[in-house]
Amino acid sequence: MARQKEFNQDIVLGKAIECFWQRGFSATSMKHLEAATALTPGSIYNSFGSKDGLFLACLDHYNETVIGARVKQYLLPAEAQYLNAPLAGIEAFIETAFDPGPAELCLGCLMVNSSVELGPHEESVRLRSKTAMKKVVKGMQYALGQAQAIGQLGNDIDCRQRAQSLLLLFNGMLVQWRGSPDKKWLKHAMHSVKDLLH
Amino acid sequence: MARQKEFNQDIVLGKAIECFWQRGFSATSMKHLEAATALTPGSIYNSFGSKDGLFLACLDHYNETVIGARVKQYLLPAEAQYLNAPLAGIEAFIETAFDPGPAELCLGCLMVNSSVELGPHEESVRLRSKTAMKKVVKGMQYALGQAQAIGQLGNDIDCRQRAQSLLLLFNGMLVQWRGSPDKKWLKHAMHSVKDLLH
DNA sequence: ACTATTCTAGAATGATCACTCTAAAATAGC
DNA sequence: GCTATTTTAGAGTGATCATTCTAGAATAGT
Repeated sequence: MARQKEFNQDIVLGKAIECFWQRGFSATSMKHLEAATALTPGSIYNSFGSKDGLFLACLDHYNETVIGARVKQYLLPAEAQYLNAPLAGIEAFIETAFDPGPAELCLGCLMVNSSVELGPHEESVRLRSKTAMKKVVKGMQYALGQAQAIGQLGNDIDCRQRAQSLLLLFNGMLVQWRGSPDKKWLKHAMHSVKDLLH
Repeated sequence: MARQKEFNQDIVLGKAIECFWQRGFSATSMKHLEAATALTPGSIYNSFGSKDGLFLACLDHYNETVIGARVKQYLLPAEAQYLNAPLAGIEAFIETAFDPGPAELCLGCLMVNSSVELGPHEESVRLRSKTAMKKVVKGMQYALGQAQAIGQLGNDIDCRQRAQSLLLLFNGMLVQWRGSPDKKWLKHAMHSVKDLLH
């Protein structure tokens, strides 16, 4: 009915996610976001309403494109590579989270970082975090179930409980990584992960 | 040689810690800190140099009075209560971290929170976080060793490795808590902890 | 009591914050 | 091509940011 937007929303959200991911919500200014997205204030506020609105849109987009995609790739049956090796899929899901991002920064997980930064004060963030964590647990639970089905994991194990333990361990690793760029600890940590896959 | 300070530094640091603990570094303003400490800008800058300086002083104070004290209370041999039950000490060390703070806020651990918020950009924070984490691991390692000595833990277990796994799990729980005020998950999580104490 | 030094109170600083406003540019329906 | 509507560019908004400044109050050594 009128003029059309000049930018692609997904690309813009991707760029904004990079900003929030590196610096967190509070330390990211509108100037940063304008520079990263190459948008003017008017366009941002016209599309997202506020810095908060853009941030929540980022969390939703991250939840779909990063977390959702990774769960599908490594944990759910879509990927042929891990069809007969679901435990290897879980390992890969965790280990690949520790590839350094741009500028050699330890990004960790935007959802975890945001939950730590804003969780106690922002219901909206808590909600999205909970959704994301649930998705990961479900994925791991599924993979563990598959492992049981093909005899790679004992049938005495409670997959849901074990998946939750894995998530806690994984989140702990993400935290550890933000504070330790060197990955010497990662090898030991992956050993802890493997202990939970027997 | 001249006028003496009117405030007690430890009390002031305690109040400032509360601020940073609740809101994180970036979201805490000098106004917040002035109100909480009942100090004027001049006094704060005279004693701590900058907001950053005050923050680092808080991390050091927290490391001594909170983390150090808790390690000593629950993990090291000082406390008679856990002398013959080192594993119970580890459990208590972890479980008591999830008592809600003032205003029913999920505080978690200031060191973990700060590491997530600022770790990738602030060497000074990373350094202090690493020191604190090491202290906790050493404490847990000691308690695990004691458990082995009195036959409550198998001698085949690598205490250092196990302590690191416990720390990761613990950090994961602290993260989880910031995003979930309800503690239904805590019971399951403590179950995961106990799995690592056998 | 005097002096040198430090601390405190609180107003004032420029910078930056998230956000808004205005006018021009673009397009869909007529 | 005209009109109605939306998006864009970019200057401008008051508020708040961390920090500094200035003047006065307090105290230790002389």
